[in-house]
Amino acid sequence: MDDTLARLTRELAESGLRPSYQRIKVLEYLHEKKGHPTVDDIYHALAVEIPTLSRTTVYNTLHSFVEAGLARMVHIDGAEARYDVTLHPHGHFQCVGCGSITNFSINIDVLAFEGLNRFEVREKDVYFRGLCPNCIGQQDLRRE
Amino acid sequence: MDDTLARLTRELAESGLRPSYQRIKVLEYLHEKKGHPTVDDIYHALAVEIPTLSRTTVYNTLHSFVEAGLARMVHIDGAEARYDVTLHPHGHFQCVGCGSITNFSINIDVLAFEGLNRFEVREKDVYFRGLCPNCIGQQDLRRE
DNA sequence: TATACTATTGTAGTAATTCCAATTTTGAAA
DNA sequence: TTTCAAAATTGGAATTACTACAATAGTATA
Repeated sequence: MDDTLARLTRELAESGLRPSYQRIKVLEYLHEKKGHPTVDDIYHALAVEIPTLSRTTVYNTLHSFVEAGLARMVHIDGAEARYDVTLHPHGHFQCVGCGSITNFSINIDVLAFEGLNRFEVREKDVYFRGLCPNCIGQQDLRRE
Repeated sequence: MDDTLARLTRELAESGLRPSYQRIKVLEYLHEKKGHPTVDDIYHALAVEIPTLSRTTVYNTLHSFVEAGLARMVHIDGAEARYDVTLHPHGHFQCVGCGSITNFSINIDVLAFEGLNRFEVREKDVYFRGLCPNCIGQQDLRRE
């Protein structure tokens, strides 16, 4: 998978970021794990390969990614921030049972809104909350 | 305004919450300040009237309100949680310049979404980010 | 190779929130 | 009204995500 390395390196360079080993690994992890990893997820996963890795580096790296438009920060609850490299517009669903986050397809741009005259809207986020199929199943079992 | 007191007391009772002095005051504050106060805002405002007030009580109270459906928690950024008693559906806009939060009118329920088959959606939140008119003005001034 | 810039690291600090045990208040029963 | 158990409040300690900062290491260019 030298292919991947080349692609990630190019992705960083095109965003004006030096392709350091740490940045490549963080970006690779974000692309592989399509989930919505937290800083801790990333840190623990990469610390195996990069024993000297510092948490601060993960924070710094993710901040650069967000600033460069390579990733988005997801604040769906009051807990840790999560990071997402899926850049086409989509919504986030969080299960109140297990906490898992699922992307879904929604086109927020077609929706009319009022009360923001003379405001400049730059980003739009849609967050849903509820129960995932798995947790609905758990609930049904408990009821019997 | 004994009227108000009676109304707040009833509101709490109907939600199954004992109308303690602290709870009435917190609920009153949330209704008066239509903004999106933080725990600290509420604590400092009420500590004048209730010198013994504890921060923990404000936290506990707000949690009960959210659980009872009297208020909603707003996590528009990674900073402090904010609380909102405007219960009809609406979106939240946060200015990246000054941090202020503005409600706006949007009907998220008419919007189609895909990828959540067999999920049970209970809550929908819409968060926008950008610049408020005031901060757009500031920016123009700086440019001259 | 020298130099200047940039990235990484680790520690210490901050701030929001939760935990928990003691105290106070409340509502209902005697 | 008095009594008593349950619920609410309090304050201090603990937790945790995140930031600040200074020292070190790495990298590109002349």
